Amino acid sequence: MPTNEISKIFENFLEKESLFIEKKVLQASYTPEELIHRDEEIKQLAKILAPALRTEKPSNVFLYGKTGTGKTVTAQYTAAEITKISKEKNIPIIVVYVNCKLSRIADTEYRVIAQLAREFGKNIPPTGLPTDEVYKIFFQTIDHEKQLIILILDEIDQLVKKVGDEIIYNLTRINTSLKNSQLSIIGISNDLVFTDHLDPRVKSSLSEEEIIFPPYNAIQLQDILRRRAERAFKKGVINQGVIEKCAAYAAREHGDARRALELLRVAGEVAERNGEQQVTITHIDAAEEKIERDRVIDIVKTQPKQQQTTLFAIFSLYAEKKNVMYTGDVYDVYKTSCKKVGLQPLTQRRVSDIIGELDMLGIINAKVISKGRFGRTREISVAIPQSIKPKIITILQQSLNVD
DNA sequence: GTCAATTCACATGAAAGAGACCACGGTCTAGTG
DNA sequence: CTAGACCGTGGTCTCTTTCATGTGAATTGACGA
Repeated sequence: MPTNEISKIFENFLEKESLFIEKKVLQASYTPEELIHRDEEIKQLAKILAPALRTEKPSNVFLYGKTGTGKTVTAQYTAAEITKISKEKNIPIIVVYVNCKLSRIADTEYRVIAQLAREFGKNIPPTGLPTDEVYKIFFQTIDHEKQLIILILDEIDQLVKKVGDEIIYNLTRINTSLKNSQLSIIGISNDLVFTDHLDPRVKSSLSEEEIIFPPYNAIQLQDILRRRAERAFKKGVINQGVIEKCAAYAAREHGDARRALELLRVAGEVAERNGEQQVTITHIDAAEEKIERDRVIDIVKTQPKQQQTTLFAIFSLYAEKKNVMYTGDVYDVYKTSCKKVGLQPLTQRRVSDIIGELDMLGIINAKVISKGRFGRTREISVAIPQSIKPKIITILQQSLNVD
């Protein structure tokens, strides 16, 4: 591409007026200074945490609710308020927030504890130390002076699913061995039945109090979107009905506010890229498709070779007009694909797990069914929209070097 | 026709191994005064 | 004499294999009406 053409693109971009004032308001990481439609939950949580201000240990709390129902924001918001007051009154309260899922920072017992210790300024190597050594360091650090620690464990269900409930058990029991400080836990989970799999002892000590976050309804979502859109977009950019449609889309998916905001942001970006002055309803449809496409492509690209090969096998079978297939079929094709790719085939046991993982990622649907006399297996079908399939297949072929 | 036993084709669990990474402490080596 | 290179040990982490056990309903076959 000639240079002047590129510079033309940039120039054009600069000439076009941005539709946004402050795009970050719509981003997932943004914490608004004022929360709406979560008053009740904030009040509850505040009541539970209030004893901390008298340096009494607050109960451990458990926050439940589906994704995008404001659990994290509520916890962070309330925690911020309490630290503000504690600072004013000089009460030693420390709030630590750990997300157990985000980018593998803290998804093992060792890493969580190490992460916690790091929050208190200790330098813990990423590996190499025995786990109990890290525990010890953490213990000593927090017990160093008299203080009250509120530990927010976000996506705690992910953590427990991966490494078991031992950490939680250890953390809830930590108070008995601490002399100076005390530790309270706020657990956040979007899995509603998560505690059922928990050790009863852990369960009772962790969820001394529970707050359930109901999904937002369409009206509430509209309020939230409007509030944010006012700050994010320039005046008059948002067309009539756009907010409503965004809210309706998200409400359909269990009232996920995060998704609603993302939809609105991407719709804005799409409009901007097309050089249009207004965000209209059609942009939302485009945004929805783009989000889905980006998500799937990103997942497929970042999968390891084995997973990709498995996926490739599934798509190959699908191309043979088999809309549903079973684990055995996939494994057979997978083995021949491995030969083509030059990969050591894994055992069926492992491939079975991989199929389960791909199902979790939402690329395929895999349902365990029993075919009676003919055994039990997974019924597998492809779960991505027709429009992206060719693209995915090319990505797989490129990545695996086959045709 | 009814009902329990059988049977299939995997699912699901648990344990353990391989190989990568890392910290720590001890030993060796080369450079310095 | 000392800083840095180099080892061995012991630890974690991820991915995988091996072995074992579980499972839901179509099928089978005995049984009785």
